[in-house]
Amino acid sequence: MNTISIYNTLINDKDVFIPIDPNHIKMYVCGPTVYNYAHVGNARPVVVFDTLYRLLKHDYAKVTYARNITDIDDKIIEASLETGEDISVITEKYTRIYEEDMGALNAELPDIKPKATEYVGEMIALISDLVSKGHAYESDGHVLFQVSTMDDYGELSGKDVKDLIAGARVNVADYKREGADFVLWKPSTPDQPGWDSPWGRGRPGWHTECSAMIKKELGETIDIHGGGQDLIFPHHENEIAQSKCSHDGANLANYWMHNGYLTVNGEKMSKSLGNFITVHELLEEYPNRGEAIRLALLTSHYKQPADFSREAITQAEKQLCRWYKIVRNSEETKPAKAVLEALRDDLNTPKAIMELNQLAKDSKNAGELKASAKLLGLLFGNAKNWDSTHVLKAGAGKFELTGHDADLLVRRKEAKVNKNWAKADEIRDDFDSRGLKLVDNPDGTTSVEKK
RNA sequence: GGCGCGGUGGCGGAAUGGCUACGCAGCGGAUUGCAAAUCCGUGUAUACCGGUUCGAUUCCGGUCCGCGCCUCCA
Repeated sequence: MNTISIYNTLINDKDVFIPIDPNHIKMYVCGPTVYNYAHVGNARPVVVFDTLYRLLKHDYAKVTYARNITDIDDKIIEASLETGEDISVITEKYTRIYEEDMGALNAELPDIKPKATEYVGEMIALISDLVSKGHAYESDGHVLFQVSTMDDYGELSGKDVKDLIAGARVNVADYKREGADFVLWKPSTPDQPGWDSPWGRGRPGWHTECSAMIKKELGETIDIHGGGQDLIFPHHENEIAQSKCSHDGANLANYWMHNGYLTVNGEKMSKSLGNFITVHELLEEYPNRGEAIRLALLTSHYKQPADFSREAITQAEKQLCRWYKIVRNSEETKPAKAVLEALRDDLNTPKAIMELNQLAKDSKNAGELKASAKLLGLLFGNAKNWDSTHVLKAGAGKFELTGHDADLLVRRKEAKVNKNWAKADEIRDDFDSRGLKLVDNPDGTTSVEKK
């Protein structure tokens, strides 16, 4: 059996992946809160875990991949108040856009896409259970998880509960017993969305949804739980607390994987810093180039921070053009062993890409190259869209050719037919001096591109 | 303050106790009237200072620098 190794945040080390049931792998990745567009940083885990999903499906008979949609959240309520649109209109719109944009990056849809609002009953049941077991308490219409009731709270993030309680923020809400306690349920005002509960009408206060949905759809303990590094604390720590305390200590997930940040000039890309670009915008800037964006995201190892740059996308685009040219008329065969081994080693995509380049050195490997690239979610599109001439055009601005220029092109063509090279070059130079580049295409036509 | 991550050639980015990928750019050559594309060739890189070692970029300690979490954020 081919083993996969995974860096597990739980033990801060790389570990051999041992599935609970080799016949059925279960993984869960934290999905979006749907109130606006996702940025490229949000796309990194999507692409990373999509690649893992493809590898797992290659290695195991059955894989169930779940990714939640958070469609109830204070940010959504705020967005609704701002735009005047109904909450469901907002969440449906951005769910659709999210799936389209991620689809453009060749990310497959997960098998299960649970929506928080469809699991409120399960969340209430979970919270009730935690209250009855003494891990949560009601206070002033809220239900809070009492962190000090859990011995190993902080096991994922390496934090010490005592520090968290002692180092309490300046403003500890007065309904909290201890500073580190977190809200499981909170009351809603009549104009806020809410559900009836044993504690009155309210809504989920924390992302109780992940724990509730995992239990219902996948079971108490799953194999892999993934997400961005910023979710380690408090989000995933709290998920673990909720689930473990409700399940008599059973692990929520055996392997926790976290991808590093996408940065901009070395700083984390984030909504609060405002230094982000949405996938939607990027796809408008690079039409039909989602695959290049995907490859750019995979050129660095998922745990490392990666700086966003358009240069990386352009470079990826060139790479894909070259590969597509080789693969164009080939049927995929089997993935190369070297590529599989790279991916099985904690998803070492940069090494896998290096191996793809090795395959690309000989056109005999075309079938293998195609099959191998498919594991990374690459090279199964239409090769016609990746003619190298398109690369030049992609970077060029749109403009209208004047009648004079069109006339010049006709005269250059005549000069070429007459083998009057001096005249042909003179016209080329004329265009060149105005920042325009002439490219003679193999079919005899000439393209004009802005430099 | 607590906890954590990282500094590899012009750029991106792997790997490794001795022989250090791969891509982009650059340079040289081939080829096509020219140009583009394509093909071949081409690299003076492991932040700094100590230690361990026959040998360290790799292991250990320290310094400097950058970043992150501790508050909603992939």
